[in-house]
Amino acid sequence: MHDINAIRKDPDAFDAAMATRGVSSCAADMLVLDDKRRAAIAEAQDLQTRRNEASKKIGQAKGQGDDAEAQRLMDEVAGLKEELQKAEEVERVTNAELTEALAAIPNLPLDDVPVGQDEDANVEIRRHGKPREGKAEHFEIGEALGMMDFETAAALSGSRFVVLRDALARLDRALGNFMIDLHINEFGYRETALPVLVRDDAVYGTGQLPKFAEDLFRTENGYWLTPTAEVTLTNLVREQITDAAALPLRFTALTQCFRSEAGAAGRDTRGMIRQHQFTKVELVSIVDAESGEAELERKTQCAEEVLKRLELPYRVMQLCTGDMGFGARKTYDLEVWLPGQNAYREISSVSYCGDFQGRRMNARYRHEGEKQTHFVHTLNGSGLAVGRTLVAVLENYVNEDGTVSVPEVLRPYMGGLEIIGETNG
RNA sequence: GGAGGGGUGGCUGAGUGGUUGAAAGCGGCGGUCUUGAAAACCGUUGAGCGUUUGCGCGUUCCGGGGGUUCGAAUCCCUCCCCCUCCGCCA
Repeated sequence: MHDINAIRKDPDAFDAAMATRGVSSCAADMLVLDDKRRAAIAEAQDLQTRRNEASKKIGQAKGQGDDAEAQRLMDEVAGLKEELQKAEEVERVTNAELTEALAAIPNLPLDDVPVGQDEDANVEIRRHGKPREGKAEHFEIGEALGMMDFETAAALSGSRFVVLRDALARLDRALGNFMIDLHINEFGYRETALPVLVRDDAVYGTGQLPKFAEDLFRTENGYWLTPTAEVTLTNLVREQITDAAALPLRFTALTQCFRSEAGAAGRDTRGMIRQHQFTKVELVSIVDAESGEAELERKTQCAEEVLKRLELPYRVMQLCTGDMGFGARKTYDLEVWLPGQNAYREISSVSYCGDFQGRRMNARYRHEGEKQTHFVHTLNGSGLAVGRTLVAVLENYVNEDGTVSVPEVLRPYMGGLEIIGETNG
C-alpha cells in the first residue's frame, strides 16, 4: 500500500519507479481520484459543522422548553441532511476506489536495485562452497531408497504431493528442527506456533490479496491456507502501536505452507521442488524506518548460515526490479547447488518491504515521549524452505552406492544416524 | 451445533437520544514539597483525516459496516470477536 501523499508530492518519480517494475504510469489517475475525494471530505465537513451547530441550538431550545424556536431551527437545517449524505457517498466511493487502486500496485524498488525485466537481469552477489557434479536427481535417489513415494501421494491427493517414509521422513523433521534451533539460539528469533488458516485481512495485510487470490487455497467457509508463515508472523503486530524500544522484533516459525501453483503448470512437475504443501522455516522482522536495510543483510546471513552448516554450496542473487515480489523493495535470493539438475535453484528469498505491509496492516510504532506514530517496516525470508533443503541434501550427499550420508549437524537430530539406506537405516 | 451474556481511551470501569471524545479510579508524564525518594497535593495524558508556512481551526472514531433522527456510545439491522452453560470432540 502506497502513501497517496507521497505520490501527490512527486507523481513523476513514482511513475518512473513503477516503470522499472513493468507497471505503466498510474499516478495521474489516482491523483484525480484523490482530488475528488478531498473535495468531498471538505464539503462533508463543512456541512457537518453547520448541522452540529444547529443541533446544539435545538437541544438548548428544547431544554428551555422553547418548542417554537426548536421547530424553526429544525426547519432551517432540514435540507442539510440530503446534501450531507450526497457528499459522504462521494467520499466513500472515491475513497474505496483510491484504496483499491493503491492496493493493486506493487512496492517501489530501492535505488540500488538493478533494473531489469526478469530473472536474467538478476545480479550475483557472492558464492559459497564448491559445486560438485552429480548424476541423480533427488526423486531418483529417494525412490531408489524406497523412502520417497509420489505414486501413493497421488492416490491420496493428486500431483504435487509426496509421501516420505522412514529416514527421509525423519530427515525432513530433523532439518526443520535444526534450522529453527539455529535461529532461536544464535540469532535471537522468537519461536512462534501459528494458525495456518487465516481470514482475508491477514492475507491482505502482507499483500497476497487482493491480487493473488488464485495462488492460494481457500476453505469452503472462507479461510485461506497460509502460503507462507510470512503472513501470520508479520500480522502479529497488525493494528497495534509498538513501543519503538521493543524493536526490532524477530519471529520465526516452522509451518506447513500451501500454494495452488496456479501459474506453474508444467514447471517442476517431477519431484519435491514445487509442491502444493511444504514445510518452511520463516524469518520475519519488524523494525523501525532506519533499520530496514541493515536488517535485510543480517537476515540474509541468518539464512546463509543454515546452508553453510549443512555444507551445501550456494550463491546469493540480488533480484532485479522486474523479478521482485509484489511487496518487496529489495530482495536477495539464496540459490543452492543441485548436482542432479546441474544448476543453482532458489531455496530462500529474503525481502525488505519498507512500510508497505505496515501500512496495509495499520501496524505502527512510536518513540517514547513522541506523539507521532510511524508505520513499521517489515522483512521476511525463508530460513529455509525445508522441502528444497531435503532435495539439496539428497543430491549433494548421495554416495556411489545410492546411500545418502547425513550432514554432520543433522546427526544429533537423526538419533546419530550417519548413512541413510544402509540395511535398516 | 443450541441457549444466554458481553465488546467504551494504556488498563479497570460509569454512561440508554442533546455542549460526552466520553465520569471515576489505576497507570504514564510534568510540577509543588523533600538532602534524595516515598506519600500527599496540583496539572497533564487517545487515534485518524481535512485544512494551514506555522500557532491553530474543523471533522470523524465508544468492535466493523449500514440505518433511524435536526442530533446516536445510547434506538434498529447486519457482520466479527470474547465469555458462560449444554452438545460434540483431539
